[in-house]
Amino acid sequence: MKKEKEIFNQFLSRKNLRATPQRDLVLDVFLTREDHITAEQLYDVVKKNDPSIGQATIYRFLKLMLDAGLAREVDFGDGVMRYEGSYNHPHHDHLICRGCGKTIEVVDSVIEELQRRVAESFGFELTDHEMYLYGLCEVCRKK
Amino acid sequence: MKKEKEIFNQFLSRKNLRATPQRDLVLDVFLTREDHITAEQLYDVVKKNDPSIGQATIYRFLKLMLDAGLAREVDFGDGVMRYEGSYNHPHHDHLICRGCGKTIEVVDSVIEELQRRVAESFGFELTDHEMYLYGLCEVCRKK
DNA sequence: TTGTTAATGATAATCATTATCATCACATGA
DNA sequence: TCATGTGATGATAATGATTATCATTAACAA
Ligand SMILES: [Mn+2]
Ligand SMILES: [Mn+2]
Ligand SMILES: [Zn+2]
Ligand SMILES: [Zn+2]
Repeated sequence: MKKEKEIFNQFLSRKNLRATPQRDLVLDVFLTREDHITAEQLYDVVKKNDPSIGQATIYRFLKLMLDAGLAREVDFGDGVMRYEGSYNHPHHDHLICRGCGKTIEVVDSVIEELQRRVAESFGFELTDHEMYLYGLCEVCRKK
Repeated sequence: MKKEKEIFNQFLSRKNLRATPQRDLVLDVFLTREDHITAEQLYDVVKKNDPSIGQATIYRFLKLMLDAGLAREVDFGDGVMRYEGSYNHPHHDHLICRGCGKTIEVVDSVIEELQRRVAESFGFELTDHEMYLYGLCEVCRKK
């Protein structure tokens, strides 16, 4: 919590950008959320604390967070981008239930290594990847 | 080529839909394309043969192809959906160059098996997955 | 305090995709 | 043949997320 704010403010000053109460507030709200949040959802929560905030500010904030390396985008394929904090939250992939939408964060070091090898076998140097596993959770399977 | 048309027309009659010259034409064009094509690109090519065709027909056609199991969607994350034929073209994943956009179709049976296991370890039954490997190809690396 | 310049919020614009709707075409049956 | 029901088409409007624009406000360094 404290560390992210520090990093964000360092990022701002390094880029000659300014600390503003709006950015402070949005960051606070973002940090309380642990899940994968959309800009709209973030906007709705922030508005409760400051009804005068514009949603453009939310979108701009999220871009900054990506740039600062404090957030990453998650695309579940439903046409809306989601965001998750990346500080103290290393790379992982997602397992999503087609029934109820529940998501689980997963990581498999063997898969990660094989991905690198597959890429190399085609002369590629792997920079990143996206992997989404879709299925039915235990609950949804009982129907 | 011949088989896909047969399957598509069977699909149409089974669903009480009609065979039309537009659908014939669009299917012909789609089948000549081997890559991952966008609706817009497909529309542009089809227009050369029939300038009177509407792009809504293209979108509607692609939906039918998905429904018929003759095509699948590919999402490279650039905001545009792409389509590839799925007849005689089994599941695979994609390796994409961040430099030039070149795509390579890859499949690794060990990864596929591990994906299933990861899902199972969380009580999920895996139905499908998406995996996109991003990197730099040999050519783009030399810069 | 002031001057420079970034930030904000309202709003318009984008862009891919969908929905709407009047018209057309095709199959079927009187 | 003709009427008719219904799916298909193409033009166009609508949608929805995201981005751009712009006049105004506010940080912050000198
Ligand atoms: Mn996550
Ligand atoms: Mn492919
Ligand atoms: Zn579920
Ligand atoms: Zn390349």
